[in-house]
Amino acid sequence: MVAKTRDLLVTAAARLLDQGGPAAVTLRAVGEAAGVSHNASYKHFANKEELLAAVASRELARQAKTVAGIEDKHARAIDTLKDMMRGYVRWALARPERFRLTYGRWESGTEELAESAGNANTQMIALVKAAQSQGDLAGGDPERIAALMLATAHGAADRALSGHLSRAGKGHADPEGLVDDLFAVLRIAKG
Amino acid sequence: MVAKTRDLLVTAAARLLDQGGPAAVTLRAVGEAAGVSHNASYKHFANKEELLAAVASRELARQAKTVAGIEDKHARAIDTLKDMMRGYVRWALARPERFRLTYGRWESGTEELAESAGNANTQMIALVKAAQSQGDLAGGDPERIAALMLATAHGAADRALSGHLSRAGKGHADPEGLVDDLFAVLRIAKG
DNA sequence: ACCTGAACACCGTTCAAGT
DNA sequence: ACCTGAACACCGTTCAAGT
Repeated sequence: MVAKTRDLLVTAAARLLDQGGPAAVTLRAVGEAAGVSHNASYKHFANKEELLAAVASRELARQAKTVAGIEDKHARAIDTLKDMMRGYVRWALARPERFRLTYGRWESGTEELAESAGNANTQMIALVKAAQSQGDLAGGDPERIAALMLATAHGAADRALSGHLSRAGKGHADPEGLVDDLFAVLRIAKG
Repeated sequence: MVAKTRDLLVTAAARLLDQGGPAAVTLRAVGEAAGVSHNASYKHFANKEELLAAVASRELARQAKTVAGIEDKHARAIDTLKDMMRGYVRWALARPERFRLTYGRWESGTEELAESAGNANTQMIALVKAAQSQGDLAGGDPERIAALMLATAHGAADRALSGHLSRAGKGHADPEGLVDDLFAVLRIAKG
């Protein structure tokens, strides 16, 4: 009896989201997929948005766990950073609906999301500082450099997902390649 | 009698979107705001999404007109590019709902959007080439450099709009500043 | 060619009731 | 404490009918 109803609801919502986009995530469909009635969600969440916030929170928690494994793989902080940003892009392209949900519109239930995002940001800044002291990155405000990396990775992924933008050459400006380009420039810029 | 029903509907939809987000844009509300019945939209658009596509198309057309004015202001292409990217960010922050609509989910009615985006992309690439030949930008695939600029501007704006990301220092990593940072690095990287 | 009122199936949410 | 069936207001879409 490990799977409680609350978890079943979150899992069902995530699955429906992946398969059919936000339009497919109705409380009735979620209830049916979880084997409960169409309004059982209200015993666990204040409303639909809070159920979706739980889906996003779980996703960010998994992301954090994945990232934790990356840090041990590399000797130099710059390589960890690059790997993290590539992972960010790969995640967005592999799970577009969860990516868009996570960074979408939130009216409430955001505390947990904000905390996860804050932790990730703190970690990024520490890595930038380390890369700077290891001589792989130019000086300058570590928070701004971290934000620049995240902005590029996020924007590259989001623009790639908006198919109507990049009809041109495909492999020509793929999102992971753009992350590589940014890092190449940042390395050169160090001296 | 210049204002036809079709234009009234698009205008009403844009206004409702700005004021109350996507949830406020119901065909009934649009009809009422335009002074027609709740289903008059179906005489001008196949469905709700095509009405929204018309809103997005109009927005991109206005963007293109704004950009056209920028090009004459600067002697050097690099300054035009920077101004364009700053304008992109400012537009996203000033009209977040239209920005998110434009780069959101589209199932159909995308041809016009794709064309506008394609034109903008072509123009960007030409400017990158010009900046390179003027000695303000390093060599390398102009399409990739243009895509890097757009990705950074887009990501900086989108992450700023997701309020739950940047609880930390505010002016510390503002989106326009990140665009400046990218251009600073790209200038340095040329040598 | 453009518009309307009525109707349909569907959705989020509430509520009284059950265990 | 958790769940259900019925009901409410609302939504996108369709349709027959009007000019």
